[in-house]
Parts: sequence; C-alpha cells; structure tokens
Amino acid sequence: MKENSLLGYALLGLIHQQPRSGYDLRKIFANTPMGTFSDSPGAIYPALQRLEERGFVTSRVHASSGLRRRRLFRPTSSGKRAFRAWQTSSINSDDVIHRADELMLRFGFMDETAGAAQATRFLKALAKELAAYIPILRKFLKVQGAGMPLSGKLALESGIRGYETLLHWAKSALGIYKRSKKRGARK
Amino acid sequence: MKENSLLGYALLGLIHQQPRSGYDLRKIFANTPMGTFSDSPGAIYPALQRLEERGFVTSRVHASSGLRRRRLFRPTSSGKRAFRAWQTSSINSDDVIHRADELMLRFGFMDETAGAAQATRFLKALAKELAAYIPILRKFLKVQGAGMPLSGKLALESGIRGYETLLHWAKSALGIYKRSKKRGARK
DNA sequence: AGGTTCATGTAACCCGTTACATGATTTC
DNA sequence: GAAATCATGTAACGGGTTACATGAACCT
Repeated sequence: MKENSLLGYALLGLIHQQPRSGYDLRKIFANTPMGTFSDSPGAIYPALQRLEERGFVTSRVHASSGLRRRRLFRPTSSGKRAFRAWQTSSINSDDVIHRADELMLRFGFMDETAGAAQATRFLKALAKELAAYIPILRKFLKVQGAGMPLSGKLALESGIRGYETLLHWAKSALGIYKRSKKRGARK
Repeated sequence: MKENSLLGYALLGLIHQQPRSGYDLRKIFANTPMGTFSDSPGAIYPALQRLEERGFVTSRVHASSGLRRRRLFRPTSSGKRAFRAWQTSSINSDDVIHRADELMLRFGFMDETAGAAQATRFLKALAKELAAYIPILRKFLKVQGAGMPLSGKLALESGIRGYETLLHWAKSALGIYKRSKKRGARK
C-alpha cells in the first residue's frame, strides 16, 4: 500500500506539472520553498530509478543540438493513478500527528491533479481532525503542565499553536475555494 | 560531529530527567505529545544500545522483588556533556528550514539541562533566523505566486504562517523568561 | 489454565546521507 | 586552456520500519 517514499511522491507531483530531468528537480529543491526535500543526487537519482522500476514514470534521454544530454522523466498513466490515490486517500488522526509534512505535500498539488472539489474535501477532513486533536493537547498541557519544566511547557505550547494556525489556515482556504466556486458558477 | 540521531537525543534528554527503561520510553512516545517519535521496539532498543556503545549512557538490570526485570538507563557524564553541546550549539538558517523539529526538541529540555540563560539565548537566535527567513518566503510567494496553482500558493502560505506563528511564540516565550528572571532577582 | 500486559530483544528491508566519480559544455 | 557549471550516476553507511520472537508476571 505504501508504494513510495515522500520524496518519490514529490518527484511524481513535479514531473506531473511538466517533464523534468533529475537536475531540474534538484534545482527546485535547492532554490525554492520545496527545499525541505534533499537536493542531493544520492537521493534523487535512485528515487527516480525506483519510480521507473515500479512503472510510475518513463524516461528518455534528450540530446538536442549542442545541449547537454538530459534524461527527461514523465509520469505514466499508472503513475498518475497512484499519485491521485495517495493524494485523495482519507485523512486520519495519525496523519495529522505524524505526517503533517505529507499532508501539505498532498495538498500542494491538489488543484492540478485532483481538482477543486477534492481540495475542499481534503480541507474539511483536515479541519475536522485538527479540531479533534487540539483540545486533547490543550488538556494534556493543563493537567500535566504543573509538573513540567517551563521550557517543556513552552515547547508544547509552540506545537499546539502550530496546529491552531494550521486549523485557521484550513478554514480560510476553504472560504477561498467556496468563493471561487461561486464566482465560477455565476458565469 | 553528528553523533546521534534525533531519537537518540530525545532518549538522552528523557533519561536525563530520571532513570528510565526502554519500556518507559516507549510509553512516553505512545501516550504523550512526544509521540512524534516512534514507539516501536525496533527503533528504541537499538538506539539505546548505540548510546551505550558510544558511552553516553549506562544500564543496569533491576529485578527487585516480584517485579519484572527492567533495564534502567541513565546518562554518563560524557552523555550529559554531549547532550548539552548539541542543545546549546549555534542556530543557523538551515536548522530553521530543515530541522525545526530538532530545534524544538533542543528547547524542550533547555531548563533542566542548560538553564534559563541558555534558553533566552536560544530564543533570541531562533527569532533572528526566523525574522530573516520569513520575508524571503513572502517575497517568493509574491513574485512566483502568479504562476502557481491555487493549492500550491495556499500550501506555501500555510508554511509561512507556521514560521510566523513560531516567531510570535519565540518572542512571547522570551518575555516570559525576562519576567521570571526579574521576579527572581527581586527576591 | 488462559489471556493480557509487561518487557526486551532480533532480522530483513528500505531509503536518505555522505562522499566520491565522471565527462561534457559553457565562460573567461 | 582553466575554471565553473551542467548533468548523471554509484557505493558505503546509518538508522527507522515492519514483523517476528520470547518469556515473565498479572488477572480472572
């Protein structure tokens, strides 16, 4: 079921936008806010090889006139299907607690590969899980806080605020999708 | 230089508070907000073995009357030194971008192992790095936003808000340390 | 007596890190 | 023609995941 690493899905999503080479992908990770992923060749080239072995991408070497040879990757239909399945799979509390990065990566490509309806579905589910989890953390802090050192309490407070911020963001993003849908319908 | 994994430091920090067994540590990761770490035995027991091999902890089996045998771990002086060195090492932009989790773990044990002065030093350095990084992200969003799909823009916005929240938190935490120091000095 | 919880371990596998290697093309 | 950049790879290593294994103590 867990067919690819997070890096693998990031690569799949990026070549979904347009065919890219390993070097293109490295540059994206090196020079954009997607830089949470490693731009090291030892991570990216093997990851692309795995994607190809699994039939999620194909590659072809382009060496057009005076340019350096570049191996361009593009997703197969099977790759597109696997990506969409990963992206639209249901969200549970474990995802929120242990895999927040993965959730945001899933959402980042949502428009291009799954559409606005899936995006709102995703945001609603995320907001629901966050609304359930935040009070649990708040209660823990209240009950256990007395016996915790100040820095420990503050670290937990920081984590909670992060989740609260994410919840606010999800709600405002939902509003944006709702308005853009209405505007689209009015046309 | 990179002597231990993040899990290793988490374990070191926890047994610094009091001697604990592998099972104690698993329970902490299973039942508290420190649950971002894996509670699987396949992660924890080998990690403890590594810490022992490297001389950062010692262990002794306790089997006192009618209780199940438990191997209790406690840090060595070398372990305490390594932990403190890790915890108080300087913060750079890379830490903020790629290792935010690690920063928060370092801070969470700060009072117990490094003191309030180090905590304020840490918070100031963190705030400085965040204040430098956030405008870079904001600018990227402004410049590149037009060519990005809505969900991509929103995902980036979410990340930025996360950093902004962290910056606000760091400033308010600094205020708390400052006030508690004053109160301490008045006595 | 049998199931559950306590408690500690091991082994295969996957994959990211780090470091090294190679050659072609552009730039000065 | 030397240096920098483009572009793609490989290999050793570390450590987390998953799954399996074992036995003691506690509960009913």
